[in-house]
Amino acid sequence: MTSGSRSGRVRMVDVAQRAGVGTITVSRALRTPQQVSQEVRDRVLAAMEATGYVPNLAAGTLKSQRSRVVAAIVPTLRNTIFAETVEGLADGLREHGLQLLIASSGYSLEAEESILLNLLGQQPVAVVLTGIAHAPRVRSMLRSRGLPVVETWDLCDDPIDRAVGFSNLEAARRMTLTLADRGYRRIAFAGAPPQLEHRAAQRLAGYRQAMAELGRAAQIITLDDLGVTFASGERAVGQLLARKRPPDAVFFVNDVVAFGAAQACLRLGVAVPGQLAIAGFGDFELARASNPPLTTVRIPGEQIGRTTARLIVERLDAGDPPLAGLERVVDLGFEIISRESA
Amino acid sequence: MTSGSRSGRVRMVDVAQRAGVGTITVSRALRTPQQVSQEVRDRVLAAMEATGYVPNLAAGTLKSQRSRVVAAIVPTLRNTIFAETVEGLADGLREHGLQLLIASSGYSLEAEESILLNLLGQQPVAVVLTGIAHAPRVRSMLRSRGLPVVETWDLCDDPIDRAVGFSNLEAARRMTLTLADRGYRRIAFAGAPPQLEHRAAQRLAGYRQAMAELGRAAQIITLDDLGVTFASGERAVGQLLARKRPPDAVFFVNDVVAFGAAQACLRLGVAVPGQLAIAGFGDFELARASNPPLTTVRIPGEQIGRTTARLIVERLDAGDPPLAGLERVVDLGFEIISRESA
DNA sequence: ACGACCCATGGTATCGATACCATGGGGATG
DNA sequence: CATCCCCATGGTATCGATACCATGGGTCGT
Repeated sequence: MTSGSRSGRVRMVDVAQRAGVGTITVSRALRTPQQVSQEVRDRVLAAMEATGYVPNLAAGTLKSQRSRVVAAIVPTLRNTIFAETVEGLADGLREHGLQLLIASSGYSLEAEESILLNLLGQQPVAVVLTGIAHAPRVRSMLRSRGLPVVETWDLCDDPIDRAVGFSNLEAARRMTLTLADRGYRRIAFAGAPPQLEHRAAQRLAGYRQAMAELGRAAQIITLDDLGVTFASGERAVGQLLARKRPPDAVFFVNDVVAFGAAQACLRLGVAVPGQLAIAGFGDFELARASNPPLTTVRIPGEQIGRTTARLIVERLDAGDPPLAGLERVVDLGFEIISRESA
Repeated sequence: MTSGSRSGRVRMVDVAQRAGVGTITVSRALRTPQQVSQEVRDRVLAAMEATGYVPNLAAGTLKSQRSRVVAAIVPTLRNTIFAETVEGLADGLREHGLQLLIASSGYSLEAEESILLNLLGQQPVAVVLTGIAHAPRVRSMLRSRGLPVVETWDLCDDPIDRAVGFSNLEAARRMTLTLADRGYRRIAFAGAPPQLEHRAAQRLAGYRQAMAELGRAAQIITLDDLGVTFASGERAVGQLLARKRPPDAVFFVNDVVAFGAAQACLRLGVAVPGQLAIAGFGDFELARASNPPLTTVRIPGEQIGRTTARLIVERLDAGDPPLAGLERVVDLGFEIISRESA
């Protein structure tokens, strides 16, 4: 059991001695197996097995200036949709031996910046951010490092490096127009205060733009928090119905709130969509389970993660191919899902 | 050429030169500020600021044999409840400058083992696992390393190191007894095939135990998947009602399935709890939003995360205090939440 | 059959922060 | 006023894997 190491920790030298080879050969057996003959490789693997060797990646990272870690910052994991993206990302990365170092910013840009500073210390090979709104120094810091960076969930003309997502604005615009097509006259939008989250603000902007195109007056309900709870949907319905001239359709900033609103309508005996049509955003599983099922916008949460992983892996494999402007942005699109609620 | 950045990367020496101090002082200004005089510390911080210095943690980890990373493995992040634990954990750790390296195993013990091997390479200061069922080598590998390990979500008499959670068995037992107290005669349990997940299996066992205590026959419905979808709840209701002598209460393995079942009842015109009482497990936000709201078991998801973080931090601060058997297990308990569905 | 080339493998310096030990100066104490 | 102690700070070796370069044996080409 106890071979070689006085400190109890097994090092590469210990494995090398046991296999009767040099340390570099052990290293190669792990990192570039095709450079090592079958026979020696087997012997090395057997020695690793026997000693219970676990490579010290800190040492490898230090020397090679290349870790096996990707850093990601999300606003929160509590929101299923980000969790899906993260899972997709983690899966895609793991297939290539990369690991995910994750942190959540709680929707705060300052937090994002300070977290990023900490994460960068781990020498990640790539950084994944959520959204395209960042503290001013984040952009310059990442650009000057020359790291692969992927901004997710939102598109913009000039990403830090690359962006994967869809247009929140366009999606909201299309949903609004779709509601208008269906004959709803007074279409309201319910969302959180727009300064709180860029993506939510984009949705509001899309709604506004559509209403302007239609030549109608926008009608906006501001939720009292980030709008990710059922309760705020319920309160929104209360506010709506108290108005002198209530809307005949409401487009909610996400499915969770929309679901809460639909449940409230059910309890209050408000006919959906008869008296009040409801549309959501996200196509969470909730949307299908709602009563009535929600008309909503399907967004490619997991695919954003997988695509991000693919971009990173390609980029690492290929060295650093410089890309022209538009190639740097991947638009995964969205889909309007029509169900009974609107 | 000796000064500044030939490679573009700022190192500790660069900061030290600029501040007119030795490298070790820069190191101390970061890690143990109380060892550095106010004046020098300010000068060092200013130099770090001016140069945009980001410490290379790989180097620090290598030399000090102590990283700032905690590795965690969860079955999935898609399940809100694990996501909450992870958030609680990440928050608690960040307050102490620790970061979370996360991976999901997809409920597979073999995957857990191989992922753990990769994670250990990053020299984490602690490891967090979900559950107490692990591949055989996981236990020995972690024990021999002498790392702080916290197993979450489940308790056992002899954890690898420490365990934080509650008794799934006891919680399910109590819920079953509660249903019996309320006068339900034929109480069924609906869950995934028990071999798929240990925690689910524990809940089933708790149900069985309660039924045995009551001298009643267990009635079990096996869901066709892991039971985390609305659809499987719907199917379960279908199966139940097709029985010759259907139960008057069903205890679902989690709130998501229970919610799906409640929605199905609503559509089918089955009175809840009149014709069929429904109980869930988890007290997700869904439970409150359900129609009718679900009677369920509240489990301390986020608190598990925060407590785990606290244990790890204490452990690291205190060196390695050896603990007696029972102290190693933290039971955070659970709570039966009575709502209208049962 | 001979030389060139390539593949497998090894020796050694090195990545950058920190532990260990040493040193000088200022304040406290008798 | 002198001695001792402690606090702030610096020099240097070191953590363990990998890059760079070197070497020897085998294969292929002509």
